[in-house]
Amino acid sequence: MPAYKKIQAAILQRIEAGELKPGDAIQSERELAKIHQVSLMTARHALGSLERDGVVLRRRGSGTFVAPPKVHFNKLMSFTEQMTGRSLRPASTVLSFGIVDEEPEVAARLALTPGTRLIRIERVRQGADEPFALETCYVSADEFSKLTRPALERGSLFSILEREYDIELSYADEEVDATSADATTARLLRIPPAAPLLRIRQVIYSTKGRPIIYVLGLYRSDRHNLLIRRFR
Amino acid sequence: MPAYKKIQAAILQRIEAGELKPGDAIQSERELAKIHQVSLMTARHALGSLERDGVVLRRRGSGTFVAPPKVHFNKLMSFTEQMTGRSLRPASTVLSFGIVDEEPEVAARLALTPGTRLIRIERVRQGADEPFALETCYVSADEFSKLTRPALERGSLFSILEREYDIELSYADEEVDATSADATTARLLRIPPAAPLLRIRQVIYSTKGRPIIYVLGLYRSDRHNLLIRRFR
DNA sequence: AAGTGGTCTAGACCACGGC
DNA sequence: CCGTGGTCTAGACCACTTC
Repeated sequence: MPAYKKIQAAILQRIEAGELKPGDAIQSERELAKIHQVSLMTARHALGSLERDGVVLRRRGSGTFVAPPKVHFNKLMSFTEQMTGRSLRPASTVLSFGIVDEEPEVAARLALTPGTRLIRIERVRQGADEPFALETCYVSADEFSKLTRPALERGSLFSILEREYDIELSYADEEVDATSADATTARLLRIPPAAPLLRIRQVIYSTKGRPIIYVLGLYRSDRHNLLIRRFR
Repeated sequence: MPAYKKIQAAILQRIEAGELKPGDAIQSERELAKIHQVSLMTARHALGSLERDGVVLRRRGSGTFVAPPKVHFNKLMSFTEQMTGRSLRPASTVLSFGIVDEEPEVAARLALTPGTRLIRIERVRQGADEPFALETCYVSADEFSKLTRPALERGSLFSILEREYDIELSYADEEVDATSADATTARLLRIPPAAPLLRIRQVIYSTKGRPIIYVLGLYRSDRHNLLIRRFR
């Protein structure tokens, strides 16, 4: 492990342990260099990328300080993670699980040739026993042949892909708009027909930048809202 | 201007001039150091922050390359900028312009004391002569006393704040959900009553991290969708 | 004045990619 | 193999903040 990463790890550990709280001063660059027996440039590099990750704030002439607690904006999280983060017990019901080969638009979004066989999964997502969303997701059937309905009912899709296929998911591009519930959706989500829904079409990419999952989600707008941070 | 910024500027200029296209190789770190008469570390610093800004991709053993064209994900843009980016002629109609002092929730979002006087502006936003959205925005009345209705009808709020008050807007936190149009909104946006709308509540911050503007926007979902990128 | 972060030098060795 | 980016050294001066 490079020296600068060791320095970062040491600082992160002190923050996680609660030894350093937001606003507290970190050791100066020169102190860090001395303590870790590295040159000033290396200590600076360590702080530089901690700063870019939002862990730390540097003020010239004054020092380096622990940044305010991270707000989880623009974070890609599985449904399970979202729910547990809000301390709601997550649950899912698989409505359907099957293979389709006539979804050229979805295939295109996954950068696959039009006729490719896809696994199509329809789920109702629940939190605290209330339905939150209706999600339809697609992955390549040939690539993820080990993905079965029982496996999905046990664990989350994210974790299956990460564990069984060694695919690290990295980011998602989302298209968000509003729509209103049709009769079936309304019944499944236990809302009045034509109630407003947040519609999110999501392409989830691996660390290599390859599209892996396509998700169409319909979210009850009385139970869900997006938090986004945009930059100028 | 620091040497590393000069190097960045030189590279950015070559990209903007079309001399370097996405995927093209940039000069190597050693070449840049020689050309600009700086040490290797300085050339590396220049490329390092260009990479973090997504301008450039570095591949060890291979070289540094112009990144694919920036997708405008998670970009804070004024309505005018959004429309011109889609080559639609932007227009706005100011429906109301006045001072309110009984909006404690809005004041709170702007980190002002509850009774603070606020300028409240209601506008219909149009693109290509079609109504797109209904926006209500709030700014501190005491701080932005030069903000008048005629000024707003001439230029955008963003540009007034940036030019007249030297405030650089930096980022926005948004809360997005779906709702349906009430009778007035439907009439103003020329959509059927109860049609689905995208509701965006936005707090826009200055570079100093101070909240400046609060905006409540109702967007026709048939004309507008959000593009978001989320990271794991 | 002392200490901090910001920039910079002129070298070095390593790990990786493509030929 | 050679060239690339990735890490690192042991110093230096500057601009800024704090006291």
